[in-house]
Amino acid sequence: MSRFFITTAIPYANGAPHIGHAYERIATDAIQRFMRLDGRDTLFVTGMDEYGLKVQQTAAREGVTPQEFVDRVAAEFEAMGELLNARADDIVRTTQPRHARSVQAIWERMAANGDIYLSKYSGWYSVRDEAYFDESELTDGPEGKKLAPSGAPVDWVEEESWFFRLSAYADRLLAHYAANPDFVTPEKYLNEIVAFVKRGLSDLSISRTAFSWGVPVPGDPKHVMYVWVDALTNYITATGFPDAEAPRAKYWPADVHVIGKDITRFHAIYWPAFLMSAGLPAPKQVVVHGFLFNRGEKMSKSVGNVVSPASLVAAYGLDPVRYFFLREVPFGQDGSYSHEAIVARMNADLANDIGNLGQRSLSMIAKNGEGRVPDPSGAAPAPEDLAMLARADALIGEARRHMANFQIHLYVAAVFEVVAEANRYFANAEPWKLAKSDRARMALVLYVTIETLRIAATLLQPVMPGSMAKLLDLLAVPPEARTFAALETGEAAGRLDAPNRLEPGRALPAPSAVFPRYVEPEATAP
RNA sequence: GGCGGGAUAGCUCAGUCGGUUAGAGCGGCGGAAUCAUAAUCCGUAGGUCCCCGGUUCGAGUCCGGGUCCCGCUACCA
Repeated sequence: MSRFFITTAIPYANGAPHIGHAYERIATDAIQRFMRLDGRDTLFVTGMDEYGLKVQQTAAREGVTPQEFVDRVAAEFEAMGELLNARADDIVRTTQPRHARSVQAIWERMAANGDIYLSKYSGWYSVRDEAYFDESELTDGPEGKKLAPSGAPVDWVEEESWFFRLSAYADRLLAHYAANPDFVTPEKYLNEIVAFVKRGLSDLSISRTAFSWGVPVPGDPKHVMYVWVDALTNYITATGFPDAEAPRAKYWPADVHVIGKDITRFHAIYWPAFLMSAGLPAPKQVVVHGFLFNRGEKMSKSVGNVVSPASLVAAYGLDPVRYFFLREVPFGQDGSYSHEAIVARMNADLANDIGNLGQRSLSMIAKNGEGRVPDPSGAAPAPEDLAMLARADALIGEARRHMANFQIHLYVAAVFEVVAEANRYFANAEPWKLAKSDRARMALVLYVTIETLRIAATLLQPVMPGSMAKLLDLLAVPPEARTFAALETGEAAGRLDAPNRLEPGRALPAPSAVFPRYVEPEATAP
C-alpha cells in the first residue's frame, strides 16, 4: 500500500486557535481522508511550536511556567482537532523529549557537514515580532524609538549566534525546484520562491542567547535553537527520527506539508536546505493555502470581528462549516466567509440539493418499496437511466484528478454537479407518477437515484465525514463498502450490473433528514 | 522602482489553440409539478467583457499604452 504522510503547519503556542488554524486543519484532514479512502496508508501529523521568547514572556505575564502555559495552549489545539472531527494521528510538541533528540540530531548532522559556524549577530530586534529588521524597514516612533513595520518597538541587539550556511545552498535549491516543478503549489508561490533564491541567500542565524526557553545547542548550552531549525524539524520527529528502525521511519520524506502562504519561504527554502545539509530527503510537496477573511476583512480584535472556530461550529454545525470552507474557497487562494454566504451554501447545496434528494427518494422507497433497496431488474433501463449512472461512475476519476492538484473545491463541485443532475433526472422521470402506472420502472428510477446518492456520499466523506456516514447508513451501505474501492466499475461503468452497486432487497432504515435547513434564530448570528 | 497576478451579469467566479446569439452557481422574475426539508424542475434575466489605440476577415481571448487592485521584492530617505 502506498504511503501518504501529510502534515499541517506547526502552530505557535502563543494563543488560542483561530479560524485560520481551523481551516488548515480541516483542509489537511480532508486531503488525508481522501487519500486514506483511496487506499493509501496515511499518516496525518500536526504539532506545536512551544519554545521562544514570546512564549516565555507570555507565561511570565500570566504567572505560570512556560511549560504550564504551553500545556494549556496545546490542550486547546487538541480540543479544536476533536471539535472539527480532524484528529491527527500524532501531535508532535517541540517541548517533548523525542523532539529534543530529533532536533539535536539534525543539528549535529548539519554541523558535521560543515554548515554551522559561530559568529555574531547584531541588528534591530523586535521582541513582539520575534524578528530582526533591516534599518530600512523601520519607522520613527514616539520618544525617538524605532518601530518595526508591525508597529512594535525595536532595540539594537548584539549577540553571539550560530549560523547556518544557507548561502551555500542556493544552487542546489534552484536545481531542486527545477527538477520538481510542483514542489511548491500553487505555482505562483514557487515562482516567488525561485525569484527570491535567485537574488541570493544570506546565512541564517539559528541560535539565541537572549532567552533560555528552547532546545540547547549541542556542545554550547548557553545557546538555544532559534525557531527555524527547531520548529521545522518537528515534521521529521514524527517519524521517530533519528531512529532509522522506528516504526514510522518509512514515512519520511513527507508527501505534503500544508501551510499558510505567510510561511512559504521557511518551508520552501530553509527546510529543504536543512535536510540537504543533514543528508536527508526533502518533502515531496509544500501545499500553500490562502487566508480567510471575515466579510473580506482581516480578523482583528480592534475591528471586533473575531470569530472562534467553536462559535462557527455552534452556529451552523460542524459539517456545514467544513463544507463551506472547502467548497467556497478555491484552495490555494484567499477566501471570505460571512453568515450570509455560509447559510446560502448550507441551504442551497446541503439541505436543498443533496439532503432533499435523499429525503425525496428514500421516503418514496419507504412508502412504495417496503423499505428495501428497490430491484431495478423489472424494467429495461432507458438511455437517461444509464446516462445518470455513467455520470456518477465518472466522478471518482474526476475527483482524483482534482485532488492530485489539491483542487479540493473543484472535486467537491464536481460531486455536486452530479447531485444536481440527479435531481433533474428524478424530476424528469417522475417516479411518483410511475407509482400508479409502471411500478417496475419506478423501482428502476429510485434505484438509479439512490445509487447515484451512494456514490456522491462515498466521495464526500472526506469533506463531511459525520454527515456522509449518516447518509450511507440511510442507504444501508455496509462499513466495508465505503472506501473508494467501492466506486470501481471497471469495464462496466454506466451499466446497471457494474460491480459494487447497491444490493437490491437490502433493508433500509427509516429515512431521516441529514441536513436540516438553516432558519434564522431569534438572536443575532455571529 | 523591479518581477508577477488580476480587473467579465446584482454577488462569487468560468471562459480552452482568437471565430457563430459571452457562460455557471447564487440572487431576482415568470411558469410547471407536488415524491420531498415551501425543497425540486423548466424558462427568463440582455453585462461599455476597466479605458484608449493597434494587428486581424474576425478579439473578453493577441500587441502597445493608460487607470485601479493584489502578491513577492528592492531602494531611497
